[in-house]
Amino acid sequence: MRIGELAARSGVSVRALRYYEEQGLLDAYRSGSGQRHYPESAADRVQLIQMLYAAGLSSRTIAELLPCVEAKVNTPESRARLAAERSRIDAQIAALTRTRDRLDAVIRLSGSPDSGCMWIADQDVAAETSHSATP
Amino acid sequence: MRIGELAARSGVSVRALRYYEEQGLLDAYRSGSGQRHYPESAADRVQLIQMLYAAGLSSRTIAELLPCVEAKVNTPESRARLAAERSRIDAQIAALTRTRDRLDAVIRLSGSPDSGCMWIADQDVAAETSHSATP
DNA sequence: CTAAAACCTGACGTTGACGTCAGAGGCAAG
DNA sequence: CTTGCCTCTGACGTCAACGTCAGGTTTTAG
Repeated sequence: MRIGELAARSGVSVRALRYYEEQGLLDAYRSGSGQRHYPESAADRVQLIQMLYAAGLSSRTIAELLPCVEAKVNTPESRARLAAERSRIDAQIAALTRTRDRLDAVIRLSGSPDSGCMWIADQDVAAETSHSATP
Repeated sequence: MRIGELAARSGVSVRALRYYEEQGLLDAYRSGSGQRHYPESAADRVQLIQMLYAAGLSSRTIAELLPCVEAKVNTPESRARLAAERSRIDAQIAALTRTRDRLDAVIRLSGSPDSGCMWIADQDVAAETSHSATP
């Protein structure tokens, strides 16, 4: 398929796809006239790239992790890299969970009569939140 | 306390604090000579701002939520706003959890003998991940 | 009192992931 | 063949959250 269709299928812009190629995240076969052609699998690849972007990884980091797909690089370094990014994401989830719980506490007090919507200290959050999990 | 000490305590730069003030996120008493002075509570405030930044909120959004602190704005709009951001964060946590699980699957296969480190399809991830929670 | 350290405003620089525009070429339909 | 849409490269624009520098005032240590 050509770039427009891939863009439509994967929900990203044509410009973004060219940018991904420029960053070494996505390669395309070129027809004689220079037009890009992608296999079906490219859509999945783009989804994965989007996931990693959404997880806060830079294109450089993604480029360092993705070779794991094409080549059979399974070195100690690549595994360490994967583990490092995994734990980064884990920490990010934990931080987001704390933030969400804090917002929850505010929302709960916002519903109560006179509170006037005050921000809550951490111990209050801990006391009020026994339902959503922070492992 | 003055801006340098607040920066040291809260772990952000002096420039960032001035930027927060510029964005209406943080106010300071000015001494006659124009220097900023902050109460102790400012450190907590800065921590909160950092939390919300880390959760992907823009300074404009934070500025719209923070008045909830000072004034007693507890309108339906403010509560809707809080709820909206809360669910945004929730969705973000869910997406990050999926990404983490996918990385986990890759890491697990990366440890097995010949696999050559392949990326995994979603059903494989679902099949392999019965331990980490995705509520 | 003086020098160093901290603070002020104002303004320009940086970075990443694209958006957008210009100008030129390619491709299927009528 | 030509019309209309798609694609190409190349280059400049954008936006947010600061970094950094300049040039001047204030506070503090000795």
